[in-house]
Amino acid sequence: MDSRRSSEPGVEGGRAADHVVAAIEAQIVSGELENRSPLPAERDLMTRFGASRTVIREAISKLSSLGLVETRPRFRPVVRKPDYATVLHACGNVVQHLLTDRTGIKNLYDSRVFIERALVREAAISARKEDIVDLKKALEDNRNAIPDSVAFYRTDVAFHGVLYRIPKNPIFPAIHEGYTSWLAPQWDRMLRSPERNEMNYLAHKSILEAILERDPAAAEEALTNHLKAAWEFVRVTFDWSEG
Amino acid sequence: MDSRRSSEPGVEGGRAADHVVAAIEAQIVSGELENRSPLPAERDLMTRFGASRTVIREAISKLSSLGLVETRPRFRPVVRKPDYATVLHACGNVVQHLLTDRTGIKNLYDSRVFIERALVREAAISARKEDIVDLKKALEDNRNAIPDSVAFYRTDVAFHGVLYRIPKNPIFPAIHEGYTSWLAPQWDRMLRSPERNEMNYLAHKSILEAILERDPAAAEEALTNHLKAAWEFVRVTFDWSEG
DNA sequence: GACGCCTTTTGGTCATACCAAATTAAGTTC
DNA sequence: GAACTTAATTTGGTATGACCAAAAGGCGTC
Repeated sequence: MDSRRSSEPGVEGGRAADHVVAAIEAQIVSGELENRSPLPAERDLMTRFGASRTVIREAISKLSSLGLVETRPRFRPVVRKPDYATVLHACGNVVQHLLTDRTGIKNLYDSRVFIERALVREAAISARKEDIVDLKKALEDNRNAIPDSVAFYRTDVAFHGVLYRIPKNPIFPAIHEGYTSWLAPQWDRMLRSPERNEMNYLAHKSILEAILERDPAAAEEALTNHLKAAWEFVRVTFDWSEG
Repeated sequence: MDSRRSSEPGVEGGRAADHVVAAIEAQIVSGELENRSPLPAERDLMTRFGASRTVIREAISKLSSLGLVETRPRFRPVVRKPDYATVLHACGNVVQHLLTDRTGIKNLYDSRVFIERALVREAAISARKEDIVDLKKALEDNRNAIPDSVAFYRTDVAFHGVLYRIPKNPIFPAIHEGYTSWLAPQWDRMLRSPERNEMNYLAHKSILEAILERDPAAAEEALTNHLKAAWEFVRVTFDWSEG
């Protein structure tokens, strides 16, 4: 194998690092490089692939942005088999640039409302016994945390999280993770109070009740009102004109 | 400015490239570096930031993975103000690793069904005159393309695309873009025929009819049947047992 | 103004070197 | 022998300088 760009015309555009990336990628998916284990040393990899350190480092950088390895400043990169959380995490860095203005935030929030409306419909139609148990449990935690705003926020997120788990599709919890982490910076600046907590608790309660009654339309409406009110609160807090 | 890692303890973890990334990032969002214009030459940036080429290149690599610049093998990086498409594109690289088995594909497809069910409901409830016009136009294109499978595929995607545009939220078209590009590899291996095209056309037609009648439930059902049938076709083609 | 040719610039890669932090080995203490 | 300290070594982060081939720019020709 020649380490330089291949002389074959047409094929191979001119990125030696890609070869290394592909090779390591393959070793990761094949399990040859175990999950959570450290990558070989850079100087090791150079001899293995017959490439310069420049190329090896670039490859590692790419693997990192692909979410296949986790790199900390002065530590060995750690193999990370990608999951849905990885995807959302990768998105997060880019998403941040779209949330600089209220429009971006509103769009993201609206999409969340859209998804959750569908989720509660789904819940009302096809929630299983275990799902109902989880929802009741989450609502109970919610109620108990009303006096403690920090704890309440956690249980609030958890309650919505249950909704995302009902379809038994790992993509949805990941989306929920995305929403909460991306919108967290905004939420952190909000005022919180036991009064508001109770209001949100009651909203959750009415959502659950509609689900228990197997009434999709009522559940959707309750959810919509809940999130509309939450947005209104955000809007007023930040003194945004409209939207 | 010292180009080496700062001696201040605590702050600054040890990444010179990050400083450069942040600076260029700021110049991009501020518009100082215009969209679609090329980045300064690497040797230029070295003098500007007092950093070595190693660092500059690493910074550019990071900017690329952040979607703020587009890099082609031997060309100057081009400034790219991030939009929703950028986000999905960034996700794409990671997503691919999750589609290696049928489970991953099924999860993604199911999430698409979930979203589109909600979209057609939305369409049935609140589609505007222009949306209706677009849908009719898309369906018409669809019909005309029945004999030509390649063209039909394009119009098929376009028809669904109209649904994603109805909420007037730029996030949804981006999601659609994601679905089509990520699932394209699977779709490309499917057999196509005027018969199947016509079947899909009729499915689209019944969806639109339900929307025209402002019947969310019927629209959702038509969409569900359409996508269920499509999946069934995929399943049989690849000879997958169940799911 | 369009096309072909030549020079310069510039991105991709390699080699080497240095430092400081991380890891490991060795030695010491309890 | 386990736990802790310390010295030796490995290893990631960065800098420099060099080379090549492909792009970009300049230039004269038609």
